Amino acid sequence: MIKKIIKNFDIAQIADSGQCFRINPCDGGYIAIADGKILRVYQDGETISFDCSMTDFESYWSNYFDLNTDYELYIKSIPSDDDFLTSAAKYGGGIRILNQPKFETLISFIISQRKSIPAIKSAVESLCRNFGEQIDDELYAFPSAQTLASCSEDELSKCGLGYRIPYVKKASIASAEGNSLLEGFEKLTDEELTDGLLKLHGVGVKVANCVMLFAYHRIAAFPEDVWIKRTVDTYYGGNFDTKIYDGYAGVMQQYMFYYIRSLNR
DNA sequence: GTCCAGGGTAAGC
DNA sequence: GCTTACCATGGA
Repeated sequence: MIKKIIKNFDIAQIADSGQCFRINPCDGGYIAIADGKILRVYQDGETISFDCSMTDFESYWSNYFDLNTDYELYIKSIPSDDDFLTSAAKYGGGIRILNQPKFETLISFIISQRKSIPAIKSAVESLCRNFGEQIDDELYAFPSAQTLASCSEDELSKCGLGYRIPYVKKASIASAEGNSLLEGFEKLTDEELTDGLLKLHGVGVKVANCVMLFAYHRIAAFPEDVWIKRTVDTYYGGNFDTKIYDGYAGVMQQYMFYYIRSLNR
């Protein structure tokens, strides 16, 4: 067990932040699955316990949770006259922008369109159970691009994907071929990366921005879903100026998303 | 049963 | 370029 004192980190908020779909409560803590690795996380105030080897922590999970970034700097940059974001950052100040597996994130957000977060989780979990490698009792890795690319649409239909089945299949084939996305795209500019994602069938501006933000860590990306649009309409007169947060508006987007959903419960 | 969900595509202007 | 109908399904 690795113990760290970490400010601006709340595993419960992260698990419920809508950017990831495979971090869930588990006997007093949380269990995260990513890239075939399993991590149990326990939190007591600012003391976080990571149940994994030091090698996995340093080579994977530390980056996954973006632990080398000081989120207080982001929060401090919020203008004091912005009441909404000030409250939002206070409420969800433990959120971090994760570095998630690229293929998994791409497929998950292709699935996300017109689905609620619980429904997305169900579909993603179904994909893992049906086609992912079993890595522990009742725990499955997210399937590889090659595996999903080889699935028939009939096989995929078991997973509650609905009309998104061909989207998932085509994106998997494109990813498996390696001539597009994934690995290698990290040296591209934000605009080049967005263009590449938008070429995929079933990927529009919103999904592309989510993948940019939550997998490629392009934190300037500002995904606008129904909740963000609602927030901007209600609290910013229909126009939110992302230039105030030049280069990291995506962080603010997460505070906004997490907070506005809490207000509607 | 009804409503809505971290939207996108294709067709029509 | 910009609207609009339609998309399949699960969870609340």
